[in-house]
Amino acid sequence: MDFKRLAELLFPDVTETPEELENKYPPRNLPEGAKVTRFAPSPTGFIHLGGIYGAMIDERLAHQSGGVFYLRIEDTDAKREVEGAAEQLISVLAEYGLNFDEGAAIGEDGKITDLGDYGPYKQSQRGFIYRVYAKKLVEEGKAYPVFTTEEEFDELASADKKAEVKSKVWTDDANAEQKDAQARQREFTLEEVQSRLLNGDRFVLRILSDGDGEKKVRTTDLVRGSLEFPENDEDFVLLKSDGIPTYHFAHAVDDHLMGTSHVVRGEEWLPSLPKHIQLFRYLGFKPPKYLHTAQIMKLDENGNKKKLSKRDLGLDMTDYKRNGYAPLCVCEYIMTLLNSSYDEWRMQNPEKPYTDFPFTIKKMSSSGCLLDLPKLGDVSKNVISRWDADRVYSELTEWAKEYQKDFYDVLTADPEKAKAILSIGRGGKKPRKDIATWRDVMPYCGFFYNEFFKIEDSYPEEFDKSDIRSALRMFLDGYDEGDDSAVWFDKIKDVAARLGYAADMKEYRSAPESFRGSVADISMFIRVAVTGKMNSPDLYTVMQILGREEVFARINRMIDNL
RNA sequence: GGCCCGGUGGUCAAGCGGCUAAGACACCGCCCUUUCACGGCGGUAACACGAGUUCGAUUCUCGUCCGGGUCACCA
Repeated sequence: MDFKRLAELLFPDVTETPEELENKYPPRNLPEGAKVTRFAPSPTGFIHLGGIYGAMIDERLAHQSGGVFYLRIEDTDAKREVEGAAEQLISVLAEYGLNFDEGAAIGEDGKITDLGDYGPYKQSQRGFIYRVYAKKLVEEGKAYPVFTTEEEFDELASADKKAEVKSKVWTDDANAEQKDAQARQREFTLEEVQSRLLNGDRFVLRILSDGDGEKKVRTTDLVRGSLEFPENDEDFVLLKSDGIPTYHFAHAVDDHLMGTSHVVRGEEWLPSLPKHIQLFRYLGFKPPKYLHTAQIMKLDENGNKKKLSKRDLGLDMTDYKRNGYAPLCVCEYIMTLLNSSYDEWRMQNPEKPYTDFPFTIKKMSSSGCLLDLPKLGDVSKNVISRWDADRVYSELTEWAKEYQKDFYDVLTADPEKAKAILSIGRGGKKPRKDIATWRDVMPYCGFFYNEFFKIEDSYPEEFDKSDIRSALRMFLDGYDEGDDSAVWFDKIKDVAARLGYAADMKEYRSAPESFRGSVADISMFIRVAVTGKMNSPDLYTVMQILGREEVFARINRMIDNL
């Protein structure tokens, strides 16, 4: 077979050479040890937790080593592409503080543009590059075309195809048949190619595999160590019949030309590693270092771990946004998954940004982990407890504006009041940790606003209504907004004593039967009247923020309704 | 079914031939406390199973079992 001629027949338009391309995209001039990583999503839907997880590894690896972190859009599947998904992807990544040094970016006009010298960064725009290498492989007898008629193509492209593949029954016969088909496809003449081309038939370009399925290849994965696979003996597709490359081919060409040093991807790619090893060898490229990360799973109804799927809450990042999780909280949670020593570091370095944490590949786990929402909540509470009221206010209102408009309105009507509320128990060595998500804020402190105030808890039945009424009246009689908290509480103790309730808790505990109750009960009477709840933040502060008038109004209303 | 990856408490996980098998989350109890939250102290709870190597295996090897992934002109 005259491969040179075959290549000319297949790619008559390709005049550029691999050498010219290599010159156009020279190796990066980076200091020793600097890592080049990329986040390479396909714009087929919304970004999910696993995507953020992977992108964070990429980002840390690159920026911790003084390297480059870039974004490449893998839009090689026109059928599955979702309009606007790429733009969405970029803006979500930005929300999560994942900043790219180069790659696809949103331009002035709101459309995707390229930033950097190794573009285009959208694979759909790199056709001319892939074809150069495709032609080279054909010339060297390492790839060959397989033609299909229009009808066959339509069938292959049909919606049923995927379902058919999924339900495929894997028998020895089926496997043998596949091998036969491959052997037949390898047999063709130049004349056949010529006439097919003339006929306008389409072809896919397949690799001519030299692999032996009986032999093994060894390779190393940075998180899994030494790995062994059977050699690839499958003539997998390089170029689809629309001329667009498959993931495998694009991966090899792009990551080589763009100088990627470390490829981070999910472990679902592990089985195709032999293909990639072979392809890099065919192309004469030095393969990158690989990190195949464990999947984030969830528990299904049978108690088995399952890969997070599209429908699950906790996958789509818009779920997190809607439920009021701050991006930084999610990032810190992911850090705890990435390196379990993160928790400890965080406790010792409460003020530092998480990017100061010395992240290492070595400490990454190779087994899949379960998404643990309570843990996410705990991490979030800690993160937010470290913020000042201004920051809490601005992030909270930004969220509420979109998802809790009625709350947003009252919050922003009086920012100073809102910040005073959010300041309660904030700062100091032992800050309150009530807020895990922005959705938690309204139930926690909505009672400050008449729009949301209602009596949620009723008084326990063991207390006489007349006691409650008396206590409330006596409290109001003595109430002076100018009192400091000590004086304020002394007055409550006084009310307690006058009603036969213990003013001193120790005294009460030693002889509860000799009192009608305690000052704690009196406080509760007032608390329920003022906040509508048995539990609330510090009552004195609550009253200071509410103001004398409102305190009187609420307590009087309670007295009337008892 | 073939191939591959994984398997330490409910969860995330330290461990890398000898330990009373860390820690964090969750849960429970106590303390602090006018409630809640915070904080402090304590507790329940784990090396999937079976062989082998070894003086000694959570750790190394093999097998079994279980879980996951993958076998497209999808990534």
